[in-house]
Amino acid sequence: MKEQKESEEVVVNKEFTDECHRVMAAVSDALYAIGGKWKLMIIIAMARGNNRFTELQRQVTGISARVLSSELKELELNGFIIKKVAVGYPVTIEYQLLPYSHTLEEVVAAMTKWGMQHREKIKKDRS
Amino acid sequence: MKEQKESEEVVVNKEFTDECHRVMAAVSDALYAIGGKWKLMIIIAMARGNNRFTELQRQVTGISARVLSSELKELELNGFIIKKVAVGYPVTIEYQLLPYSHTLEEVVAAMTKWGMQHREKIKKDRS
DNA sequence: ATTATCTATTACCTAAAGGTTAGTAGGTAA
DNA sequence: TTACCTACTAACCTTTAGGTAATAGATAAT
Repeated sequence: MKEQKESEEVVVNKEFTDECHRVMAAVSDALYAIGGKWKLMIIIAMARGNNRFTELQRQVTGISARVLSSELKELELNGFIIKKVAVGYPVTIEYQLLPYSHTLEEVVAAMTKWGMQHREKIKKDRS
Repeated sequence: MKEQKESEEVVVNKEFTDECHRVMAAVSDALYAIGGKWKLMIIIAMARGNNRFTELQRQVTGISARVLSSELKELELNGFIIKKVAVGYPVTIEYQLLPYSHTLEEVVAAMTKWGMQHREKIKKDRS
C-alpha cells in the first residue's frame, strides 16, 4: 500500500536524496584516487622520509618491485609525488611528496585513528 | 659506501620505522574493513534513513542485488549493521545501523571533504 | 488471472589488482 | 671476477571484486 505524499515532503526527500548522492560521489572519488592496497602506504612511508625506491620497498612491507613501480607512476600522474633524477656518480633517483599529497593528512589521520580502535575492538571481541 | 651510524641514531630510526609501521597497519585495517566500492556507500545511505533492501538498491546507484546482499551480510558480520525481521503480514525486513557504524563518521567526513576538493582540482586541471 | 514487487540466492563470467619469477643495465665491494 | 646493489621491466599467473541473468516464494496490484 503506497501512501500519497504531500508535495512538500517530496521536496524534502529530494533534497535529502541529492545530498546523499553528493556525499556518495565524493567518497567514491576519494576511494578511486587513494583506494587499493598500497597508495596510502607509500604516501605514509614517504611522509616519514623514505624517498628511494629500495627504501620504500623495505618500509612498505610486502610490496613487490613491479607493484611499487606502477603505483609510483600512478601517484606521479595524479600529482601526489614527483620523481627527481640527480645526475652524478652514481645517478640517484628520489621520489618526493608534492604539496597536494598533504591535503590527505586529515583522511590519513582519521583512518589511522579508526583503524587502531577497530583493531582494539576486534581483539576484545575475540576474547 | 655504507656509513657507520651511532647507536643513538639507529634507535631514533627504529622508533620512526615502528611508528610508520603502526600507522600503515592501522590504515590497512581500516581499508580492509571499509574498503571496496560499496561498503561506505551503503552506510552513508543507511545513515540517511534507507533501511530496506530495495530502498538501498535504488539509493546506492549501480549496485546489483547480488552484491548488495553479500555486502549487507559482511556489514552485519562486522558489527556495523543489524538485520531486523518484523513478523506480520507481510514480513518486513529492515537493516539498521548499529552504534559502531557511527565511529566511522570522522572518516566519512574527511573523505567526503577531500573527495569534493579533489573533484574541483581535477576540473581545474582539465581547463 | 497475470503481472509486478520484495528480498533475496545461485551459477556463471569478466576484468582488474596484485603476486611470482626472472632478467636487465649499470655501478660497487671483496 | 665473482658477487651483490639499484631501479626498474616483462611475462606470466592467481585471486578477488564485482557484474549478469535466472530463479524463488511470498504478497499485492490491475
